[in-house]
Amino acid sequence: MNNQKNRVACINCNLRKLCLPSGLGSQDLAHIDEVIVVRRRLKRCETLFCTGDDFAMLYAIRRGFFKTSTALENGREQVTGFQMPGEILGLDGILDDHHTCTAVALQDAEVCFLPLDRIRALSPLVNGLQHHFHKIMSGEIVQEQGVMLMLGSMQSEERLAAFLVNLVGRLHTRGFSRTEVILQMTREEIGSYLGMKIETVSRIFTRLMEQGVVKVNQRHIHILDQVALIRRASQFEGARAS
Amino acid sequence: MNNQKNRVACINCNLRKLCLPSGLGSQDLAHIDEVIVVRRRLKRCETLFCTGDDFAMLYAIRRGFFKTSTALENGREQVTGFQMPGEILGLDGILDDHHTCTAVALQDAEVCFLPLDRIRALSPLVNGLQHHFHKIMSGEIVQEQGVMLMLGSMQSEERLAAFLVNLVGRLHTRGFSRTEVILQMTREEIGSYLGMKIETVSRIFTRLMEQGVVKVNQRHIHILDQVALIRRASQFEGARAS
DNA sequence: CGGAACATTGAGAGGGATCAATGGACGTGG
DNA sequence: CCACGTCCATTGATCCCTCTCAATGTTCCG
Repeated sequence: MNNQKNRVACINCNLRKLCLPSGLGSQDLAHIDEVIVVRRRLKRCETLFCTGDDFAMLYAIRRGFFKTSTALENGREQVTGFQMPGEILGLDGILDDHHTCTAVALQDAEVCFLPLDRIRALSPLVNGLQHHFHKIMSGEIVQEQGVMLMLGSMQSEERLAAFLVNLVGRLHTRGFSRTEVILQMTREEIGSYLGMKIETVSRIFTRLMEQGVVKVNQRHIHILDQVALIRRASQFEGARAS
Repeated sequence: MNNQKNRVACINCNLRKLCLPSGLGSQDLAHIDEVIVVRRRLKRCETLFCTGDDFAMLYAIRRGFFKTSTALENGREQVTGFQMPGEILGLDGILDDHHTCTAVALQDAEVCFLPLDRIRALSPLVNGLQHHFHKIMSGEIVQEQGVMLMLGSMQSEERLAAFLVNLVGRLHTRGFSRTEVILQMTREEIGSYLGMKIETVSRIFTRLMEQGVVKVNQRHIHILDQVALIRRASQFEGARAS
């Protein structure tokens, strides 16, 4: 059934430690390939799925950044997350077989299609697959709780700092620098995600730069003082010190 | 193994349509009972599990309200959710076998213990169990996305209205009034959940009362104008939990 | 070159936070 | 049954963080 041309087997994929096969033995790794039916390339700005779409399957990101967003009635959109290679998209659609958010590629991307029924069918056969799939969903829940925390109890500077810390952390797991990031999203998307306006995002980047914490050049962020950034991200200790 | 004294079989539980057994046939309903190892009663303010606790199992609420909260470094706490009978607690612990939040009973309560490995073991045997379990986790993700939306893009009045709409909606599903609520949480807990201060919560209750939308008497809320309330919460249609 | 998309910066306004005081509700003990 | 303390909620006055409105700057590209 492995019928795709441009296929790279999970076992040869450099993301296997982060993605669905995480934690599987090499024997099971061979089986897990059967979960993937197709791999698809997307151009920048292309939509993977849309709010309201029938839920067909899950998607593992193999290359490229994504954003998910939900549309508000008045036309505005709120970004609910940024996803990177190795992460799974579409978990929201399981609830009632319709997607509740829209996933858009922020750069040219490539995703593996993972029909949920195949994951289910393979679960009894592949040791640890079910467990790991549950972990992926649980991780999504925990991650979102972190965002709720951020939105509910932090000020703008802390949110942006926390956002950067989270971003470089995830990138570092994928072998990238801990101090250099090239943002794949606009200021507006960052603001939407963090619950603040684009002007505020911009001002806080400027402020962090003035304080020598980061160096900002358009989308290119250089973290000069990692400790200071983390301190700003972990709640206001002396924020209002009189 | 159904060894508890004060057991009510799932098949006789009035919450079965909302809880884990949702959607199962009567034949499978008998089996699902094997998932439950214990049922435990908790007093008001008692803790079910704590941030950092080893993840042991999931918990289905049979009676009573709960709140979940995460502690911030500086000692404050942020409420991440309010749970009612039929809902499942503990899904956050699956990720790395430790709970990331604390669950506390807001009133005298009763929970069914659901070891995850039993759910897994039963999954291949009980038709639809695995699917429904996935739906429960997906529902948690969708619910939290709704909260993110609320925190990120709504003002205080909208948030409180959305909170009330969500609450009465879930209560209505459980057979309660659509217009009368007795809040089980303090203004402070509401504020923590909605990302606002207790004074603001209070002021907005007053404002909604002045506008004739609700009648507020301590914890007792009477919704006078449901349409007006929903209109104030309009950006928050979704997130109607199970 | 000129337009579009994106980002920065400034001035002013407003929503919610903070600080502070008062008002109930409830339980305990005299 | 009342006095009293505690917990919780309400209300007012003031401050400040972030939004809004507006103008300018920068990059990219046809």
